[in-house]
Amino acid sequence: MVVDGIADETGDAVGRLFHALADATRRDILRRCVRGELSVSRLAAAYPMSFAAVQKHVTVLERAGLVTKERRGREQLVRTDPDAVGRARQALDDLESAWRARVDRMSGLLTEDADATGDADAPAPAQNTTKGPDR
Amino acid sequence: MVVDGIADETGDAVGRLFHALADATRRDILRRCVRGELSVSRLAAAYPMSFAAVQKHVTVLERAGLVTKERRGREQLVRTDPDAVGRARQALDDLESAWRARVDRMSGLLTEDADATGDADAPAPAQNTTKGPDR
DNA sequence: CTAACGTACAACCAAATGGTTGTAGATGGA
DNA sequence: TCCATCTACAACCATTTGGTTGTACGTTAG
Repeated sequence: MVVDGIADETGDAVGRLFHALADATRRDILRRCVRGELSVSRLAAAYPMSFAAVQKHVTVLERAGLVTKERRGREQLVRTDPDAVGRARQALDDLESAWRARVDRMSGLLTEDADATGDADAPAPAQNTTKGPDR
Repeated sequence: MVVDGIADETGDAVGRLFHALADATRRDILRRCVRGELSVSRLAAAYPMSFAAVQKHVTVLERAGLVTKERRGREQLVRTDPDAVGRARQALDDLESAWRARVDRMSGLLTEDADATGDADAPAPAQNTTKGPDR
């Protein structure tokens, strides 16, 4: 088993990424910090919740690799990591490319191996060729 | 416009989307279904958990708009909605474009006022309305 | 008709989340 | 120096989440 991601949640970076993005407050923090680095207390002042709560949100974002913290004096500046967005997009690309591969098989009129019974299949989705029916 | 989720607080489609994608089992279900529609019981047989648990995962995916269910006899076929991946990508694009906008401002040497009422899905904009970062 | 299958849903439980308060350690300014 | 600020973290609480079992209902095969 252990198809691809399942099983080990400890190292599930993709899971942490999407989990962090699933909260509206955290997405807003990202947008604020993308406009310029802000201290945690500065951020906290912008939300109707305690400093500690915002601090936890920042920690979640940090563990997901979406932001980095940098000390400046007694403040801690938070700033988003632009590459992180790219990492999230990559995870989506994996899903989409799988879909595209299926469409290719269909349009190619190839045999449709709809096994999918047990796990352990994953016949190496060979490079999808051409034809990006990209919505 | 329609920067992000805005409007429906409870609805928060983007939140549901990312939340659904944050679970490894659900991402795996997506990958399986993207290769061809499967009945729920067929899916359930592939995971070391109960049928009901898988059924719940499918419900989460469905409410996030990532899959659709279609009846065929006594079975319920699950199939991924390719457009959903595009919707998730769009949400990421919003974040990235914000970052890009900032870079543009920097390179353009424009004044850096953090007005931008485009706060979108922030939860109850506290008291801090508009600029004037008091305190 | 009857039995087996596939689904739906309710009730329940343990663990994780999102929030609170409180306490304590550094740092900078008067 | 003393004090205000900013941060970190622990303890606690309410709600959600992910999982279980059990029951009920429609559909198809014998």
